[in-house]
Amino acid sequence: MKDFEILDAPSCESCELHSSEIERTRENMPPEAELYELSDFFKVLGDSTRMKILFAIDGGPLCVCDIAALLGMTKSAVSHQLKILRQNALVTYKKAGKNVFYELADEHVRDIIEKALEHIRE
Amino acid sequence: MKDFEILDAPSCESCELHSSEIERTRENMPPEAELYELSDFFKVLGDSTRMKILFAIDGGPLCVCDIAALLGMTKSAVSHQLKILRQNALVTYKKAGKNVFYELADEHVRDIIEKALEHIRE
DNA sequence: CAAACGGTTGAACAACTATTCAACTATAAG
DNA sequence: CTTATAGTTGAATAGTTGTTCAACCGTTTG
Repeated sequence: MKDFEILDAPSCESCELHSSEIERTRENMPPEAELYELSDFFKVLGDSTRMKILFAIDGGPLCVCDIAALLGMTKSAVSHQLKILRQNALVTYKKAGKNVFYELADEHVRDIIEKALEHIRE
Repeated sequence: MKDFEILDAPSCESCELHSSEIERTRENMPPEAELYELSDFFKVLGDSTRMKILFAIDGGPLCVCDIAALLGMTKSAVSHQLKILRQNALVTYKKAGKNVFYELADEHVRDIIEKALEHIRE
């Protein structure tokens, strides 16, 4: 993806920001790549099925079949979403015979969800 | 939206969860409506344009025109995203003559983004 | 008043995404 | 070995979403 670029009309005349100040403000922002990582991370949390899965396994590891039963969804649908959670390192899994048990990967994620819960409850 | 319902095949036999235990696990989860609020909140943060806007106005209020120039986007595209941020109470705005200045609405949001930044930087 | 500028809005289009379905792998049991 | 169960995967479909474009509103300036 291309970097930010100055438009032909850099800014409105009545506002305080002009080309040089825009440049300065831009430099105070996180690097482009990090902004994408950040929004991608939130995108994973921004789906109700995945959010339900995270809360379901919050009390302890569960196999795919039980998660599916808990959410009232097919194993396939759950497995697809578990894959996304896996790829983004939000869950880990252990195989046990025919079953695969998933659990939360990170205490960090619990914190973020908790803070967001406080926010929407305020 | 319908509540969770038990599937015909409630759970796998080899796993520890059965109908009654699934019920108990479900009761420990936040109410359905709150789960949707939560994922909707993260969905708003899960777009790179909106994330850029939030960081752009993190240093102080900016008008639409300057945000557009800063991000290298049209005013229209920025305005559409600002509307979503407004509707979800992540930004507030003040009119000043021809201009509309947007700023962060909530210290809470800054915290959540900060925590997520720590997470992805780990 | 008329023109210009800042901003918003709705429709249209393209890109993306979640669920379904069917096929498949692997482990366990008869 | 055969069958049944747990889980994964890829393709297809339907729903969602972000940007563009054009038209529009409100304020300011000539």
